Amino acid sequence: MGLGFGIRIGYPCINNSIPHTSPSTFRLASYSENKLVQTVKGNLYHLAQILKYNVKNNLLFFRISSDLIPFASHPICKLDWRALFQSELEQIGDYIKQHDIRISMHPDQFVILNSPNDVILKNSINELTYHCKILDTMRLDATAKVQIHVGGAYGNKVKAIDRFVNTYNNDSLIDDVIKRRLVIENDDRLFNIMDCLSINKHTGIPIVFDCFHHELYCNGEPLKVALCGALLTWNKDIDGSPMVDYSSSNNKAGRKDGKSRKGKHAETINAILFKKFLEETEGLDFDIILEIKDKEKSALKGLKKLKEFGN
DNA sequence: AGCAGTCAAGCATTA
DNA sequence: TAATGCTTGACTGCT
Repeated sequence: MGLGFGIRIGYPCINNSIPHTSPSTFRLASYSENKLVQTVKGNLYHLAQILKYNVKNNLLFFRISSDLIPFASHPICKLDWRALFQSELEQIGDYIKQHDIRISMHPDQFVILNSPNDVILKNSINELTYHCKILDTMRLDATAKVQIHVGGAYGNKVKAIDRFVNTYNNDSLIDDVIKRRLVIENDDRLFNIMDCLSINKHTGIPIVFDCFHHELYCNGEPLKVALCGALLTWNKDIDGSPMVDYSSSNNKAGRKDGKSRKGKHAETINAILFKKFLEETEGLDFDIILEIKDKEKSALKGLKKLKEFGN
């Protein structure tokens, strides 16, 4: 149970070391089925390339971009992409399983399960269904997660939390396809780790602990206390090892506007802070996504630190 | 080729 | 009232 054995390190969505592998998309105005098919083909090919790079470099956690299939949940998309790309998705899934790669996806800010607006809720559920179907078609087990934030506060956090819980617990709204993968993450200004834990109590939903958000917004709980709270919400046999997002602040000095860039992610990993984080959390098991702008470069540095620390 | 405006979607904050 | 930031980047049309 020494540190460094269980921990997998990864990064989100983009690899800048391999040319042209950013997931590509296009404008709704220029939508055509042919364009979609060509784009998805390219995206799947590049995803496979990135995963190979990751395995070669021992980066065994990856967040797959929501742009893998552009407009998949938009009404304009009539393409049966599951059928069309089943074999490519299965092959990628096989590779993921073969190398024990941890996978997550992170739909963007438009997915809001506690919205009082039925249309927004419906669109959100469609978007979640799309994400889960990708992972299902890859035949990944329930350790592949789809992570979202709690949503909006709408001026009343207690009611907003209640609405999340009620929606989540309503089986006619959220089915098991989504439930087996959905996890929530503490955000940087509305719903902190205590709020997430309270939602967990009423839903059982696992919590991704975001260290950086916790630093920006919490009730003063020490890092380790908050982190342990989140870790306990994961059922290891089903959900796998808990997921943690790590970043630090972008404190580039001497910006013209003189503003603090507090909410921004760092350009590159601060090795000293990351080492401190590893020291503080020694003995705990989880997988880490490094949400840092230079992506795989920082992930490699982080991995190096982790290995030094384990020795 | 390079530039600037713009991009499906929501919410909260700031100017 | 409008712009900005969020995982922010990259598509697009214009020069």
